[in-house]
Order: sequence, then structure tokens, then C-alpha cells
Amino acid sequence: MQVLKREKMARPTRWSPTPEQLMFLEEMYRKGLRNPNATQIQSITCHLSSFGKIEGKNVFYWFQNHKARDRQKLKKKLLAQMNQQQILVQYPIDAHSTTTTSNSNNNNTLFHCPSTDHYQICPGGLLQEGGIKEASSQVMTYVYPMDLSRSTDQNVENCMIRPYGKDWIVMMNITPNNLPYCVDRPLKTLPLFPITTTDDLKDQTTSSTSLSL
Amino acid sequence: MQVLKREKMARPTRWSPTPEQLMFLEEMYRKGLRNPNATQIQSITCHLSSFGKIEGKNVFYWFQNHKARDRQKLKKKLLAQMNQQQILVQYPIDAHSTTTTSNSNNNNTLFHCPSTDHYQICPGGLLQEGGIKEASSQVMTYVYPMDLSRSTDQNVENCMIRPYGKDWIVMMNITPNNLPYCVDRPLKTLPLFPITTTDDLKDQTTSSTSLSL
DNA sequence: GCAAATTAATGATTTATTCAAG
DNA sequence: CTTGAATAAATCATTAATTTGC
Repeated sequence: MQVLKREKMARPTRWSPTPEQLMFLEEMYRKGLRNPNATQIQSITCHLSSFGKIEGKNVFYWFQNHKARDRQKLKKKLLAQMNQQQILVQYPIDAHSTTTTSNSNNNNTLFHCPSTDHYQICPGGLLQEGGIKEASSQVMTYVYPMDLSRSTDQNVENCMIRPYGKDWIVMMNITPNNLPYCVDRPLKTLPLFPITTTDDLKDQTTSSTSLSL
Repeated sequence: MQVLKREKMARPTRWSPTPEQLMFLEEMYRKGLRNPNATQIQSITCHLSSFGKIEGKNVFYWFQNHKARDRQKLKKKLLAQMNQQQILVQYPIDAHSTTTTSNSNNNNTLFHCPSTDHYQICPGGLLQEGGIKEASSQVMTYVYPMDLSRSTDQNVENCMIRPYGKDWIVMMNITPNNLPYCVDRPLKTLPLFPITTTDDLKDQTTSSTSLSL
């Protein structure tokens, strides 16, 4: 019997995005795309196949990984930042605390705007201008730092955020009428099954999370 | 602006397996199928559609969930068992320890055979006959209880299946001669796919883990 | 017996972790 | 070290079982 390792045997090579492909993907991401659905993946794939070999799953994984690792970085960065702030801000207030650098009882809250993955620190969970506008126990209205509501590329309207357990739920209506569509090589990566897309809204509502720090 | 809730609006209903479908799936599972590939999922789906409405992703999710929850149960059961054993076996050895029921410094290792999801306790991480044959830090060779490692000529399919929202992405190398085709009420009793395991082997390489308890 | 209420199972998604290619 | 690829774990949400008060 032979020793098996995790390596796959003789799989050609893994996809590596061309500069053009990467640029396009990053642009999509920058514009707020996080969880592309099957149709969007298909369109993107089709479009990007003009620039080189690519499959739908490459696009899928790219967004998944990019989102996760982006969040990782942001989390780490803001964690440090919050520690910093705690020294400057919370020390005078929290005079009892002897350990000023510890964030074990840090009551800051990190708010998250899912469509852009922007974060904002609210010390003590209090309100902050441009952040949470109204905070009742059940409903919150979020005002974006930048006005995304008039974005033409990605029509975001009727955005709504509300707490859900530890997490945040944001609902927004997105009208995706400007998906890149394929012109030159349309049929290359068509999926085998018919697909329907109704989960733009769902996308935005379910994937929102606030980081628990 | 109205308050939206997380509930999906009027999504038809979630799949619930009929007794026949469930029996078949469990039989497959019992025989060792754990990570059906896209082709297998399609075949199973096609076959089971004789008994009621079903989609590929249902099959996919079923195996994923069944495997995970099976493992959960086994882990919990064996954890209790190991605590039991610890009292009987480790107490005389570990005379210093005052808390004999604690498993915080329990050095037992739970080995796992991916193809069958059998578990085996190895006290102190030592070897045991019929189980782990050789265990270095990186490589393990497992001796199967039954010879599932014999794979037929089923070529390693470079296909993957991926649920995405309500949609379903399937990527595979389209070589039409190994695509199972689905006529309406197909092939009721056909042994549609080899349960012989090209992905047992894959399984073993990818998902073999020893649970750290 | 029988619904309403509660709890347990389990289908469906998302997130975290892992491994290896380059 | 970065990141594509893949799987496992955690979580959410809905259905089925079960209990409970009448």
C-alpha cells in the first residue's frame, strides 16, 4: 500500500488571473459585489474568457476568498486601531479599569456596511454621526458614509440594517440591469442546468455580518 | 421605508425526502458514499426523481449534512466513551491528577477512516492493529476494513458541483459520453453509478483528519 | 381527540480552516 | 508569502415530532 498525500494527481494547473481579469474582478468587488449569484458568475466568466482561460468556479472562489481575506485584514487592522483608541478615549472614562490596554471589556462596537465592507467604530456602542442614525431595539437605519444610494452602476436603494443576534442584517433592493454580458464567446462556460436568479436581495440580506471583536 | 425581515418571501418549500428517496440515500451512505461528485449526484437525482420532486442540490446537501451530523454523533459518543476509559485506564497511570474525569489533558487520539467514517480510539496516540498503520506528522496510511481502495477505471472526473443561492452551478469537462442523460421516467432500477470509489481515494487524501478531543 | 405551542430534526447557506501551487 | 481550491464547521430557517391544555 502506498502512502497517499493530499496532492491531486496530474491536475493540469490552477487558474491564475490575467491582469485584465484581475482588474475587472477587483472593479466588481470595489463596486460592492460580494456574493455573485450563478447568473452573475456566468456573465463575468463569459466576459473574462475574452482575456484568457477561465471557469465559473474560478470566479466563484475568487470572490469567496477575496471577501474572506479582505475581512481578515480589516478585522486585524481595526482591532489594533480599537486598542489604540481605547487608550486615548476610554481611559479617562473608565477610570476604574487598571488595564488600559486590555480590550476584554471593551465595549466598542464595530459596525459593518455589507455592501461596501466598510467598518466603523462606535465606542460604547453609542451613536455616531454618519453611522447609525436611529437605534431602537429592533430597527436601525444606517446612513452610509458615502452616498452609495445614487450609485448608477449598482443601484442600491432602500437599504436597511437591523441587528440579528450577534450579526447585522442589511436589506437592500438591487436592480442588476447592468451586468456585463458576453459577446464574443458566449457558450463556452454555460452551465448545464438552467438557472434562475432571484437572490440578489437575499444575497445582501444574509451575508451581512458584524465582526465580534 | 419599511422594515424587512429575514424571512424569504414565498419560497415554495424546502425539499423533504420521501421514504423511498431516504432509503436509497441511506443505503448509498451505508455503502460508503460520502462525497458524491457531480456525475454521481446527477445520477442519484435522476434516479430518485422517479419517487418525487428532487434536485441535485438536495442530494448534495443531504450527503453533506448527513456526514457532518453522523460525525457529530460519533464524536460525542466516543468522547463519553473516552471519559469512561480514562477513569478505568488513565487513573492509575496519572496518579497526580486529582480530577480523573477531566479530559483536558487527555492524550487519546481519535482516528478516522474517511471512507466509512469509522472511528477508533488510540490511547496516547499510539497505533492500533487494523487501524492506523503508520502515523507520522504529515502522512498516514490507513488500512481499510473492507477493500474500498480498489478503484475501477472510472476516470478522475474534473467536475465539481456547487450550490449557490437558489441556483446550482455545475462545472465539468463536458465529454458528452459520460454524461448521464435523464429521460423523463428513467431507468428505474439501473445501478446508475459505481459506488466504487474514486473519491474514496480522494476522500482519504483530503478529508482524513484525526479529531483532537 | 385535536390544535396551539414547544421542541427536535434536518434542509440550506455562509464562514472558517486547510492545503498546496506558484 | 500570497492566493486558488476544497472541505469542514457553524449557523440559519423550516419542517416534523412531540407535548400540552382543553
